[in-house]
Amino acid sequence: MQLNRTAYVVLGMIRLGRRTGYEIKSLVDVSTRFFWAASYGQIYPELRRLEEAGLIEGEDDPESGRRRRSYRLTAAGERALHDWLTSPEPHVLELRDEGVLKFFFADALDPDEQIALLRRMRERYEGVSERLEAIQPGAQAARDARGEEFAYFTLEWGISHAGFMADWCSRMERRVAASR
Amino acid sequence: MQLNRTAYVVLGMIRLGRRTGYEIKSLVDVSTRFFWAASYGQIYPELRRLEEAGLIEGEDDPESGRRRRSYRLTAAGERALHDWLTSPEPHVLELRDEGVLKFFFADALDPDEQIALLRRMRERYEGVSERLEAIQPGAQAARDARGEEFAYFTLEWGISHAGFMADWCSRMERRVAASR
DNA sequence: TATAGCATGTAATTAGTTACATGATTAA
DNA sequence: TTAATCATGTAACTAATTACATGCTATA
Repeated sequence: MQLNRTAYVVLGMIRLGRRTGYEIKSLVDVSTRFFWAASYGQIYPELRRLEEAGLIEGEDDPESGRRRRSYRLTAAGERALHDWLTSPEPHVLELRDEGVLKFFFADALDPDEQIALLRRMRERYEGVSERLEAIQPGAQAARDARGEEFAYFTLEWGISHAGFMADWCSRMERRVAASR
Repeated sequence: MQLNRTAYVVLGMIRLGRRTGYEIKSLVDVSTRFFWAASYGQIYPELRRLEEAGLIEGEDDPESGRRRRSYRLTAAGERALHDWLTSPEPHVLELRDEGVLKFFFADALDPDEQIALLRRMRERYEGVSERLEAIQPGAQAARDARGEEFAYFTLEWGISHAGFMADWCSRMERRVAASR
């Protein structure tokens, strides 16, 4: 059975505990979104496909009257997730960074414009860093309460990665300014 | 006129000199590919659209008998490229890194599997680094000959970025191994 | 009572890849 | 002569986003 990557995001999120589509989307938006985004338009159809394939099992839990369907992993789903995590297949690795793309073509700009571009790139990454730092307390709590260590390590990675990019922009701003 | 990002890749490549679709694809594959990929299936239709929009102008140059059509920027094309490069619109910034995604869910793995995952991630980035270093001599020549300074800076960025990722994997491998 | 949030979903669109077809030229 | 490279292109498909529709519940 061929699964796309987003299917594994869904399986992974459900593995952490019974989840609704809405909850999966909320979790994605404060975690994997920074290295693997997913929208409602993918998640809900994916939940149906995964249930048909027997990898997850849904249950309607009214909870109060509001319509709500939450899912848990089946043994087959657990296996599929583990197989993917340990699979030796080369990892998908795609970066689409419009800032770097513009920078690549920045010979067409004059020095002031080049510096302005770098400043915008830097501010972009500083913004990412801030949003990640805002998430940190919650992630720390999840780590301590439910032992989600690697999710926390990944957040650390995100912060240092955004920091690396912002620093690189700073250094380049100074370099361009110096040679102006 | 709404242009997609790949249109700007095409415009930017043509700005560096008269180019065929084939040449654009070859250039993309050794440069922007690492932060903005593009396939034939995008490039050829895009060339036609850009010509219809009057941003580029194609000319058949038989050169020998082989069918061949090369393009140059029009004044409008030059302007469109410059407007995009200086536009204050927020940059598209998307990362899809299956290694980091797996790492995020790696609480489901045992320590040996976690370390194996990190090793695969590291080797992936080391491979990127090697490919970029192989490109360096050519990029250096282009910088010296045609003053493509920012293209060269971008290559430097790529190498240090891949280095950052590989180093992060190394550190994490040691950290996981230590706590095993 | 109104607004924010919970919750599910889809239709239309855009973006992008893959795989193929075609044929010429150049170098081994 | 054969394989690699130059060169153009498209059809089919997969992936993903955007924008919308629907309706409930809790809180200010």
